[in-house]
Amino acid sequence: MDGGARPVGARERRRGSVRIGELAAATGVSVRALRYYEEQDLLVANRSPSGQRHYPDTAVERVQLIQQLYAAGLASKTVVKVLPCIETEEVAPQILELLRAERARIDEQITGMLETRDRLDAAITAASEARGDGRSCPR
Amino acid sequence: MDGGARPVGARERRRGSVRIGELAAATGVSVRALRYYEEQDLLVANRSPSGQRHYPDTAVERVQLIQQLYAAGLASKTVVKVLPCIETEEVAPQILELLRAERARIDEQITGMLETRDRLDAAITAASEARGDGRSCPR
DNA sequence: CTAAAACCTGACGTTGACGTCAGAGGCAAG
DNA sequence: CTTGCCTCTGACGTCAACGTCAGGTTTTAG
Repeated sequence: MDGGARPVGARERRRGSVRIGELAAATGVSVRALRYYEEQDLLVANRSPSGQRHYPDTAVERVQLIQQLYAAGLASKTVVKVLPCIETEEVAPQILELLRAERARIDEQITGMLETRDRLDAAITAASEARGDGRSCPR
Repeated sequence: MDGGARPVGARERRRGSVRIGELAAATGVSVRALRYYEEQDLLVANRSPSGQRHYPDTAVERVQLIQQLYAAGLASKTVVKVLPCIETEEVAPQILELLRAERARIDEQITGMLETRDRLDAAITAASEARGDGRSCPR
């Protein structure tokens, strides 16, 4: 891991001066991941004269959005394209098609996962009943 | 690719004698994937004296189930454990916990994807309206 | 019988999203 | 000024689920 407790000093947080470690702690993603996002042009940082990254406060939301899109199965190349659209709500026409395609893909995936969940439920229920293991009174 | 058209001859299919190429064609997965499943102990095959794999007809369903579980984000090590339970509906107690854990994970993932879908919808709707591009009359 | 198609076993290559390590600065506290 | 944590840039490692290629055997169509 990279961040545990954060003895950040006292009167930090000058608005727009979040360093990479703090951002990592705030979002729950690793420092490495944040640098990776920058490589992928998903996240930009202001650089101090010495080269250190400083993020605006909005970066927290942005990182969380990136995670959400990743979790939905979008590739980083896709995320790069759709990110600005989602944040600004201004969508270029070519991107619109991409959005629709991804939406459709997500929808299919949800459908599949609902089916899978039901199959797992069936097995779980069968097992519970076979064991007289009613799930509402485990005690 | 491995299978395109399948000039399989005429009086094949002696019940329980499906070869790997046919199974691939029937399930839509690649021959390589089927061999991989065997490596992972997800799929067993009878071997002819010369070493060729012959699958029972039930293999089709099994492969589809494997795919479904993969699509839901289960790892192959997990699939190995839960597969027999789902097929036979007989669940060992340790596996039961695993099933519940995976079910919960899937549930969370579905929730997340629903949120993501809504965000995409918002962007899509905003874009469509901005362009006067009602989705019901594209012409 | 012969040629084509399908199958076999290794074994190395691929892709994405990071993990991890090395070596070299930077920055607030005592 | 020194100590100790944080940060920097490479750059190689990882893991899963296959893809792909090589070299050889088997089955099938004609």
